[in-house]
Amino acid sequence: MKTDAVFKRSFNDALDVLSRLGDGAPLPSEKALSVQLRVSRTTVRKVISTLSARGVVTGSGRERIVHSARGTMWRFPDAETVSASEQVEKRFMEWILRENTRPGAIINELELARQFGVATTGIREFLNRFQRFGLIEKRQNAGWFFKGFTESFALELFEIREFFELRSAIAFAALPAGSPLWAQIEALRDEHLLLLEDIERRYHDFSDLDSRFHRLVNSAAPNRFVDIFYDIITLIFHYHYQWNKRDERQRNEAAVREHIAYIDALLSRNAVVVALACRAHLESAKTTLLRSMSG
Amino acid sequence: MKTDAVFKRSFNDALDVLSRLGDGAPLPSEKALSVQLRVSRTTVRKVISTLSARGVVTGSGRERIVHSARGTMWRFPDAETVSASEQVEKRFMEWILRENTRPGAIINELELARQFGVATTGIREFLNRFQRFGLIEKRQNAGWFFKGFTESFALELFEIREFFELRSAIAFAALPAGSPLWAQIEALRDEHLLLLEDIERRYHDFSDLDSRFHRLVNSAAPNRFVDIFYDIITLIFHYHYQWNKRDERQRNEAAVREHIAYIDALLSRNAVVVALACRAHLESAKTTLLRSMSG
DNA sequence: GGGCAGTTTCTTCTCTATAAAGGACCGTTG
DNA sequence: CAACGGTCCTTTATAGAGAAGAAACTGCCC
Repeated sequence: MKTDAVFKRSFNDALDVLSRLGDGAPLPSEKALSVQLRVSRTTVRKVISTLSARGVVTGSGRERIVHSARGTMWRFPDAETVSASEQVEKRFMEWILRENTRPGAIINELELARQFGVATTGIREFLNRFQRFGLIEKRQNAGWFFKGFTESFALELFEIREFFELRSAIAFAALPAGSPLWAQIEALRDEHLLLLEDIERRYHDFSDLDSRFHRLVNSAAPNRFVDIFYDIITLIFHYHYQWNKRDERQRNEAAVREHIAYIDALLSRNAVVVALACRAHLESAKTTLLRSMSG
Repeated sequence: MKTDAVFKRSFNDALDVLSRLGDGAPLPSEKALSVQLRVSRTTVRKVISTLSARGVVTGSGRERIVHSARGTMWRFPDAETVSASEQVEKRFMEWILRENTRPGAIINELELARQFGVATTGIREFLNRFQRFGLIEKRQNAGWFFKGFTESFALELFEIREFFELRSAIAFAALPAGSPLWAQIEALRDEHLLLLEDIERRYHDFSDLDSRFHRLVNSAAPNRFVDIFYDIITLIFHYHYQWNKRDERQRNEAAVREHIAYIDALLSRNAVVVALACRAHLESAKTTLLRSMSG
C-alpha cells in the first residue's frame, strides 16, 4: 500500500501556515492551500478534515476559522513524512558510504528489503535508478554487484567533471554582455561574500550554495547529459559529506574562497584565467574528497 | 509470474548444440552444458528433461545419448525467448522512435502496461532504468514526461560524444608500444577491410563492428562514466537505425572508410592527425543522424 | 460568471504472492 | 578424488491488488 507521507508532510506544513495566519483568521480556500503546499486539492481536503477533527479549524464549507492556539503543537514525526523511495535512498547510501561495504560485494534484494523494512519492489526500483551512478552493476537473474566507492571511482568522476566544468565555464565567459546570467553570477558572488563573513556559524550553508553555483555555470550551455552527470556529483557529495564532518569548516571556507576567485575569473571573461581558476577549484575538491575517503 | 524465456531460449540453443554433436553422441555433462549455454544447471536440467520427453535425448543419469535426427525441427517461437523486460524495451523504443510520439507527451504507466501486455511493475522498472538516457523525466506522483527525440537531443548527445571520443582517442595514440590494444586495433582494421570488400552483402554487419571499435578506443583510458554514456549511444543507434534503413548501404560504407582513416590516424600516434580523423568521423555521424531524424 | 467545495474517476506507489532461475550441498561413481 | 547428477533452499522476475494522491467534472453561491 502507498504510504501517506505526502499527506503527513502537508499536514505539518499546514500547521506552519496556520500559525502564521494567527488565531481567528479565515481559512484560505482549498485551491489556495493546494498551490501553497504544492499538493493536490484532494490532499488539502484530507489535511483540512484532520485539522477539523483536532479542532484547529472549525466551521464548514466556505466558513472555516483557524484556531492556531489549540493543539498546533502536535505534528507527525519527520520520519513519516518521507516516502518509501526516499527512505530507501538514504538507507542505501548509508549502507555503502558509512558501513564500509566492500567492493565486490553482492547485493541481495531480499536481504536489503528486510534490513530496510520495505518490500523488495522498492529496493529493485531504487537499484535500477541508482545503476546510472556507476557504483553498482546488474547481473541478469543473479543480483547486483557493488563496484565500490573507491579511489578509482573518485578519479573517474573528477576526470569527467573537469571536462564538463571547463566546457561550461568557457561557454559562460563567452556569454554576451546582455545575458541575464551575469546578474545572477554577481548575486551569487555577493552570497558567497556574505557567507564568508559569517563562516564560523554558517559553514553548513555552503553545500547548497555550491550546488547552485555549479548548476548556474552549466546553464550557460545547457546539456541534459551534463545535468544528469551533476546529479551524481550532488548525490555523492550530499551523502558523503553529511557523514564526514571532519574539517568541515576549513574545507568549506577554502572552497568559498575558491568559488569567489572562480567567479572573478568568469567576470574577467578571459578564457585562460577562467580555466586556471576552474582547474584550481576542482583540483582541491578532488584532493579533499580523496583525503576524506582514505580517512 | 516470471516468464520462462531463459528456459525456452536455452532449449532452442541446446537443439543447435545437439545437432552439431550429431546422432548417437553422448550428451555432455550438465555442468558443461550450463557453461556452454550460459545458464544455471537448474535450467539445463529442465531443458534435458524436456528433450528426453521429446525423445531427442534418451537414457538417464550419466548415460544419455543424443538423437539429433528425431524431432530436432520443433523449436519455441522466437517471441517467447525474450524476457518481459526486453520486450518492454523494444516496444517502448518503437513507441517513441517510430510512432512519432510528441515531445511533451505524458507517459501513462497503466496505459503502456495494457498496450504492451505486461504488468505496471514492468513498465515502471523500465522507465526508471530508461530515465538516465535523458529522453524522459519523472514527475513525482504524476507520471512521466517525454522530452522528445529531437534535434536538440541529438546535438547535446554529440557534443558529449565528441568530448569523450577525442579524450579516448588521444589516450589511445599515447599508449606504449607494448600495449596489447595495438594488436587489437590492427585486427579490427583487417575486419573493416574484409567488410569493405563484401560491403554489398554484409553492410548490416557494420553496426556491431562500430560498437566494438568505439568501445576498444574507450578502453585505452577506462572510465565508467564514459562507458555508461556509450550505452546511450548504442541503444539509440541500435533502435533508430533498425527502423531507418534509408541509404543504409552507402551510409555504412562511408562510415567504414572513416573508421579505417581513423584507425590509421591512431596507428600514426600523432595527436593532431588523430583529432582530425576523429572529428571528421563524428561530424559525419552527426549529420547522418540529423538527416535521418528530419526525414 | 468566476471562484468555490463536493463528487467522481483515474493514476501512481507500494505491498504480497508465486513461478522461474540460480546455486549450495551431498552422496555416488568411474 | 574429481567430476557428476540428485536434492533442496534461496533469490529474482513478474503479476496482481488496493490505498494514496492527482485531476477532472459538477453544481452552487455571492
